[in-house]
Amino acid sequence: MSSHDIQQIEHETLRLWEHAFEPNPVPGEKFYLNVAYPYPSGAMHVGHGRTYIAPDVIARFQRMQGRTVLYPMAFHVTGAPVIGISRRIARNDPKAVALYRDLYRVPPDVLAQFTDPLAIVRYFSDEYERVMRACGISIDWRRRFTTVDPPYSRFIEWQWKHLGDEDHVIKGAHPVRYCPACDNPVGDHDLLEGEKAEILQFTLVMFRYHDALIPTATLRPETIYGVTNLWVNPDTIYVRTLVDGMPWIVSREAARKLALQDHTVEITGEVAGQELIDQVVSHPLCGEVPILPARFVEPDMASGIVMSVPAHAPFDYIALRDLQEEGIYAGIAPVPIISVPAYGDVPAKDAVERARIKNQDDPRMEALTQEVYSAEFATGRLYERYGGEPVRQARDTVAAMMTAEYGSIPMYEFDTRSVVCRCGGQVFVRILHDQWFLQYSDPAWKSQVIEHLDTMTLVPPEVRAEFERTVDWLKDWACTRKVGLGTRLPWDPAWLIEPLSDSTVYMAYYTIAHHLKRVSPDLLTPEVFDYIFLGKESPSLPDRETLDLMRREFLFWYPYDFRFSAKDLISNHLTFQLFHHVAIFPRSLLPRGMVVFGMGLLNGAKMSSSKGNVFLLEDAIREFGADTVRMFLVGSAEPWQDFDWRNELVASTRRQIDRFSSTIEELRMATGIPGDIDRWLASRLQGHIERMTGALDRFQTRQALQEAFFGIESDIRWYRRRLPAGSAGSSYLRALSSVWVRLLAPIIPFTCEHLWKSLGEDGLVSYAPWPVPDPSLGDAERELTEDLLARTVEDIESILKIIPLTPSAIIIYTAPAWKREIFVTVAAADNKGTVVKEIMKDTGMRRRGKEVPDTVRQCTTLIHKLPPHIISRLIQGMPDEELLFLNAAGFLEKEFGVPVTVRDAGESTHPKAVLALPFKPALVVE
RNA sequence: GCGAGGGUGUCUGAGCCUGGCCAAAAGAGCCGGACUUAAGAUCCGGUCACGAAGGUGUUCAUGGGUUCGAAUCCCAUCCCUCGCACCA
Repeated sequence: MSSHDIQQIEHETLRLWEHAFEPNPVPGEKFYLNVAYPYPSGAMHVGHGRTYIAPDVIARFQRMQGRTVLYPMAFHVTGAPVIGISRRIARNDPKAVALYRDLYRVPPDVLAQFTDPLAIVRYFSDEYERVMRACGISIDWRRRFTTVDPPYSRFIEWQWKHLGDEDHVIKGAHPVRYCPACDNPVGDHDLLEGEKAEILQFTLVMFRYHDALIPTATLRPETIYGVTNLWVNPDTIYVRTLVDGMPWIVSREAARKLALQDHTVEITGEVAGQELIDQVVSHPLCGEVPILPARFVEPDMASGIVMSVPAHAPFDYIALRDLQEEGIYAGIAPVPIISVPAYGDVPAKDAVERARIKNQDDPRMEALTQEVYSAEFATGRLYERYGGEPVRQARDTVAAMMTAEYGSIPMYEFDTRSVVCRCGGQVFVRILHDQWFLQYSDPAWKSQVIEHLDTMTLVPPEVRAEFERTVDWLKDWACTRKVGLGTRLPWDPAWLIEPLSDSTVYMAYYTIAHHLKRVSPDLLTPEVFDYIFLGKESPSLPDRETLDLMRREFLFWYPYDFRFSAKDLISNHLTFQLFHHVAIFPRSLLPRGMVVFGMGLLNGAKMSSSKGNVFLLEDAIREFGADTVRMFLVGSAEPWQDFDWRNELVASTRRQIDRFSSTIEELRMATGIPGDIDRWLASRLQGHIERMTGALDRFQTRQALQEAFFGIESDIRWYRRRLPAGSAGSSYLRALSSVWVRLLAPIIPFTCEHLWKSLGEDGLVSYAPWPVPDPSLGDAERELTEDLLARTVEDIESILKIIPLTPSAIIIYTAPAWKREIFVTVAAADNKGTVVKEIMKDTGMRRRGKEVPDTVRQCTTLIHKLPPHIISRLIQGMPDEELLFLNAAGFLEKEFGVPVTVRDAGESTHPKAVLALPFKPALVVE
């Protein structure tokens, strides 16, 4: 078929479908599936395509089975990304302009409007709808909305009122990555450098120095007992400050950081690191210790001053040793306080000496430090005189004690140096206040989710472990923001609800979205939604009739049956939505299942718009046709596997569809009288129907395609081979065509809609009844004998292939009756060891002597090689092989072009004839 | 580093749970043949090695182990993908 024909068919079909998939509640079964809605900030590529096409295949399959199917779509617009994009467009940022103008091909006049963030989402939402329609995705577009539409905001307010009323939202402080230049928290996407930086909580240990305090930052407060000295960098100028009114000495960088972490900081003077050297400081838990110089101390790390525990910190140990090798500070010795099984008394010394470290500049020091810390954390224990606790507990105990009694406070710092914002400025840790959190840490809430998760269908089943881990691992989630698009928090309108938190129960909103478009948003009070979703009465509800309509429609669709999403959302969105559902909806309305998708690759590399490695879905449709795109995307891998888009592979998919079309066109012309081989074809078809249906029930789109496309195709190939010369097949092929077109309709609906019409059928194939296997057409006996014939043909072919002579005749020797008896006995025997003895009890058998055990052995080998379903069938009764081959002699002669004779091996003296076994005749080629 | 999932022939990818149907489905690619003025499409055959009889040998990330028998079970190692939080 030419590209033009395909476009013509697609165009016509789309007109038929315009309003074909707009379901309303009707009696009977429903099926509600939905997909995580897209954030429309760019054009769709083929990776997005599969996310919506695979569910569409399921939607169409369910619809043909007679269910009322809802597949809705909306657009997620809340958050900050489009705001950033619009700014970059406004600034004429070359990268942004290139992406939108060249890759996404946004027309210049439209691009000019992109300085308005809403213009971006409007443009791409429309594009999404257009392209999704062009893919044949059977969405009910009446329900489309965006998450900044006023009715949706009313809905979110209702949702959050519940979350708030039920104490799932708490207020607190929260350390975040923060860019002072932008005056904003920064996420991973906003960073030039240090994406993986984690925020660590250090404990500041307050040492007294005359009338001032010197805070040292540590991750291991329990080592305070082993402190022998402090380290300062002699080349650094430290500052004297008033922190919350108290005089502190810290690095200049630290002063700046503390100011972002809830402290008032006033710099009052400077003090050179050199000046501090050899001064003495004190702490109640370790007494008086001196300050020593060390080059490894970084002023930009935490407070810029470090406490030294040479017995347990390799850095401290080696820095001290370096000094002592210069002959100074000889009086200071490591003070061990922790016992670690795999190390000596002084673990740091042990480790340094084992690794033969020369000095503190050795590059292996980082790794060594990690090693000692891990060992102590895992297996270390404080000495009895320091409490005797395991390190992992002592750490918290000591920190709490120092906080309560010795003025310690936390200080936050990154675990990696150099965290840089996209604006180029350095990023710091800042404590945000009055931040609202969803309390996912709540054990009661978690256990409700786990309990419900147990009842859900998860596809593929392997993801269950990951969901369970995620629920277990989730901590409180900062759910409000200052910037971006979104709905304001009802009880604290200074905050916006964060984008992952306003998209958790919108699947319920879809069920009434089209009705809400006719209602004034002002009427949508929490009471109204309480009535619609929870059936809760309250006085003075407006327009009761409309509310009842919506209540009925919601109850018709909910709970949803399946939610589809890529696997990267397991650890946030997919799990969040379970938390929110269990918090708000009664048990009977909780989600039933989820299907998790793999990722998309393009020519083996990850698809990424920013790297330009994308193939736009619309281009793919134009170049190959929508059905080809669909069939490739759902047929090259199962939905949960990653798939790789390669144009040359897609091109061959296109040929397969063409082949299917022309085969159907040929088949429907056949008018012959159905014969024996038609019974075989019909029987096989029932199996394909059953297996394809099963595959789609399990969301195995690839498996389904293999079964229905290639499975049926190869049957037809064999069928045609078996037809007498000149025959084009029987009128049964017409019935087969009807089944075949319907089976493939969910996957390649455009082609099938067209073929359905050319078969003369009425109505849309999209609503045609799904084929059901007809047991009366099943003929296992016929399939078995055909299988034997095909195996025999293969055997003959492989013989012909290796012998260099031109055959003049083929003789088939079928196994004699007594061998069939043995075969059945062996196949049915539970104990293969005693089977020979059993058989030899028969006097007739005994007379055959050595032939019998030989045959038993051959049969055993053969039985192992045959599929179990064949064996169990053969036990019930061996086919009449002689009759089979006699009937097929004409076919075999046509195939091989030589006379074929069939004989009973028992009546022949040919040396090969003794090889004959049941289901494996001896063959002689002359 | 931690958590989850994976590594199969030229490629995509079945099989692995429940060990003998496995030289390992199916598709793609490639090679050869038929058809055609030719190309494409289509059809037929081949595609680990060896073989003048339907077989034999070696293979399923690597190295061990269990078993009469391992792609499948156990242990170790290496490699890949996703997630690790305020971001859609």
